[in-house]
Amino acid sequence: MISGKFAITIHILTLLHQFPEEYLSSEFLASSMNVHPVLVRKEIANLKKNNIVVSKEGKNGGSKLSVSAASLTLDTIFKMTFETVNLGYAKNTPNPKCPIGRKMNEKLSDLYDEINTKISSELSNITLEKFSNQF
Amino acid sequence: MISGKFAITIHILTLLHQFPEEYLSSEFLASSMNVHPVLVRKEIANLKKNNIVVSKEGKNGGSKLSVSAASLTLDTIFKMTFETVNLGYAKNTPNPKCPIGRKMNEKLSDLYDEINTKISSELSNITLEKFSNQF
DNA sequence: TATATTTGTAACATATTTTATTACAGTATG
DNA sequence: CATACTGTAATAAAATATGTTACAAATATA
Repeated sequence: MISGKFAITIHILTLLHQFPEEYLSSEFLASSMNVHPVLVRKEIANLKKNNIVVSKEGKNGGSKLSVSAASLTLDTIFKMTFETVNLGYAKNTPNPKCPIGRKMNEKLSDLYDEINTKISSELSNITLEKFSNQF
Repeated sequence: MISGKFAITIHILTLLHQFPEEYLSSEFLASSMNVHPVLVRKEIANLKKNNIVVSKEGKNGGSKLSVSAASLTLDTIFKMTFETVNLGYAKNTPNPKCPIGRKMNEKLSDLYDEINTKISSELSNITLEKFSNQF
């Protein structure tokens, strides 16, 4: 099971980019992706923490992009919504008495680090503008 | 939550490579990674289906590599243990009435396809032998 | 200023997925 | 023939993700 944070965040940003002049409500955004508005607000909280959107409370409130879509790359979103991508660990606690088990997580981590670097470099070539303009 | 299939399978293969002449039991393998032997047997079933290991039932039975560790790359394991790696979908059913929502999963899929290709090409440079010789 | 609407957030409930456990038939070894 | 394995299904438990409810605080606008 992979949390939909990345997808939800990309979806939010795409919508915000498509309606650049308006403050879009979490309910409107949620209805496009068919998830609960509270989930949307949680991801928006994360986007705000990273200074990517601004929100306005109260009536006619909502959220709006606060950076240019041409300068925001998907790599940033990737790093915001994943600790790291990994392909899993057998367990956090392999047997320390086994010389292989003892070092397995470390070696898997090294491997996953390489993969993350690749993904990041791939995503750093895709701006929100470019992604959004596919629609 | 990411299933540990990849990690468990790599762990199994590393142990099999370290003890190339022996049939290793699922209990021995499981004790190195501290998971349940039945989980190990399930991954071994997958490895057998892909003709990477052979097993012997009965007393003193267990599993053994049936391919050379130098010719097996981690890419093969990746493809065996993941449908695809993806960064998640907001939901399988975004709102079809929304022109953005309607096409989102398709565009995310395209993106994830690119990422998978990168990961595969990265992993195809790492043989089991190379990985295992780190220990 | 009162009302309606929206964010922000916490607390809890439900659903889904992963992992563990139990059970037992089948098979090879000695 | 007893023992020690695999193979596999069925079920239980644990972990995680998602949904829901609730409500305080903020703000537009009637």
